[in-house]
Amino acid sequence: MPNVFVTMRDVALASGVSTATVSRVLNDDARVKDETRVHVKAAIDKLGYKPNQVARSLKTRATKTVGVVAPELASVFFMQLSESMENELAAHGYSLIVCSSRESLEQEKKRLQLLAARLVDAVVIIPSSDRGEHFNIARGKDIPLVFIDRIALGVQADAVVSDNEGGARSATEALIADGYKRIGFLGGDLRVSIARERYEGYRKAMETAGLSLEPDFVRFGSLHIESGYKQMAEMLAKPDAPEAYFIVNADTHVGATNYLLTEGRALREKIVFASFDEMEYSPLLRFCRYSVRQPVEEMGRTAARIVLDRLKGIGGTERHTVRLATSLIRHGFDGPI
Amino acid sequence: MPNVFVTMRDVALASGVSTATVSRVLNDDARVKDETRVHVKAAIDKLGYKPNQVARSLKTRATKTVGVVAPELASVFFMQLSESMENELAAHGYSLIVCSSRESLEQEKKRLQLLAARLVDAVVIIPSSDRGEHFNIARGKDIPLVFIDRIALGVQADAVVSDNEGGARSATEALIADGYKRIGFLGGDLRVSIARERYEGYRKAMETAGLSLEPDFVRFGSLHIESGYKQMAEMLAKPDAPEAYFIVNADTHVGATNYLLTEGRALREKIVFASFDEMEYSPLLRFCRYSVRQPVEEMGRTAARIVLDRLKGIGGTERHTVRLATSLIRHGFDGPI
DNA sequence: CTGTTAGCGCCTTCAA
DNA sequence: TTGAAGGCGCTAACAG
Repeated sequence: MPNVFVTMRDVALASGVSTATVSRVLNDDARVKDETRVHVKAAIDKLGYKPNQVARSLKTRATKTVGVVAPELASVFFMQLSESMENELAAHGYSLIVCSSRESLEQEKKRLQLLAARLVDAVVIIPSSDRGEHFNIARGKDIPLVFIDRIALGVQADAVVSDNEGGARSATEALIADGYKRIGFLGGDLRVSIARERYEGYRKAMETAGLSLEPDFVRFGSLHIESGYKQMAEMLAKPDAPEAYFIVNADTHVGATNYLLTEGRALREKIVFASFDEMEYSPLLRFCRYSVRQPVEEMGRTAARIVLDRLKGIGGTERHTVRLATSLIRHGFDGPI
Repeated sequence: MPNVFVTMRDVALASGVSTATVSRVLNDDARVKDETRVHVKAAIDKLGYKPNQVARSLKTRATKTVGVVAPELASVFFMQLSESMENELAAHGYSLIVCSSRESLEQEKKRLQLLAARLVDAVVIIPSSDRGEHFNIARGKDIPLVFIDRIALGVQADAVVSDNEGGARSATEALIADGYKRIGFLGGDLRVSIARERYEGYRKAMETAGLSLEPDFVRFGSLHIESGYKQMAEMLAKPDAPEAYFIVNADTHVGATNYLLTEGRALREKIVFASFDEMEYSPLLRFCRYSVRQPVEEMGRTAARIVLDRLKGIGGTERHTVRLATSLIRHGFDGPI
């Protein structure tokens, strides 16, 4: 087990060299005689010495940490992202500091300041809204900033997002191809980029097919479970509600399904959903005929790589937005289950 | 926006005092004249100074960070824990460094060393197995260690877990009360504490009711989706499989459900599940009659508080295991849906 | 009440 | 190829 109290000085003493040499060995400096290198390494092993990252950071101004901020940690999507980023970054010695902004601009600001004070080397963020001016974290030091999933305005940054519009469009088109002409929309706050883009995809699919949007059956909520429940309830309270619906995300989908299984029973027989977000449980949800899979793992990996590149100075001064393709999954075991 | 390049020295210069005084103001040291305090604070604001956490940590040996290690980040349960810990800890200025052990003892060890090198103030961990000797992180410095969800052996530590046995027992009893006499068991690796305890609960409920365990229908897998699928498949391949099953966790539940909806159709008509883990989507799963809810939010909060207490030196030398009660949820809208 | 001084552990010129 | 010395930004005695 490493002993945090063993210092470079101890290693130097034990191997009869100076701390400078130990430091060189640690950092693979070429100009160290092989023989001394061996000695020093032996001492390091013997003492169980581990370099103190904090001291090193103070000197090098690099902490080998990446700050990650999300509106909510407790979301499947976010955690898959974290997992894949951690995979990629840990391999290069980076750690992840995760923060929740609780969907609040104020908290988001606070967290960013905290991360700045901790001298994180980079920040990856799912912005809580499309406001982004406060992401200019620190004057004087500009660390790489990468948006993931959602994009905010008012700041230069790289971004990794799904083809939200395309995904929503193809899901809607699939419903149309199945013969549905009236398709409702359970949506999210249009100030959030994903909600806006998915709405666009739905709208364009309908328009292209010559179908009209019915204001009563196009709604915008908050991307949460309760919102899905509420939107579904409100739609079905109207006479002559559509049978097919496009749903903006997984939580809304769960909420809507829940409404149908509890309150909306009488109406549910012919209902069909096409929803964004393919979850492990999506195929098990009763009304789910299509779901749009985002390449979550790839998104995380890509963001991590952009971070690593930027930290190596690769990528130039321009910012890039990587938009990854989604795929449409068709479910259905044996008709209504 | 804070500027990381503004240092204490700049503030001292600007307000005509020494850095020591600035430091005192920052740390709310009582013995500073009100007048100077005001001056210094003004300078701090004016310059947008933010203390450099790294430098501070080097001096104080406290990083205000807590390391969190889990076998897998991408799990609903873990992310709920993280959210609730972050809530509690961030309020006290602590940040979370999250690491994935990828269910590997080797990786777990590596991560712990990394965290030790980063001088985290405490570690909260979901151990990947019941092996825990390697948790004696660093000789010389023993930082608080808290197990959460699962407990490992071979090391002194506080722990926060659910009443796994009680939860499993009451779920099984509910099935028994519903009239089922033959109840199958879809389980996990018994080397993992939760799997072991839940099996105990099931076993005791059966035993107490005078019902016998049927070896063919008591299985142990890996707590993952594929494992649930496989276990269900294997059971239903036997003649005369039971109608009721206790399931060890959410993923296994999803896997088992998935099997029934795809391959096991012919057999599924009368199947009923009682499963550990109440998820947002649990009520939507077709065979789920009971689920056991863990107080996840409270678990996270409790772990965070233990950490905070330990860091304040509260709690004495004894280690405590907090075991929180679960609750049984009954689902069912209108019979088989 | 405030300033001076001396490190925390490491890296990095500059000399040798 | 190696060592000595200084300093990253902050805190904590110890004086005054």
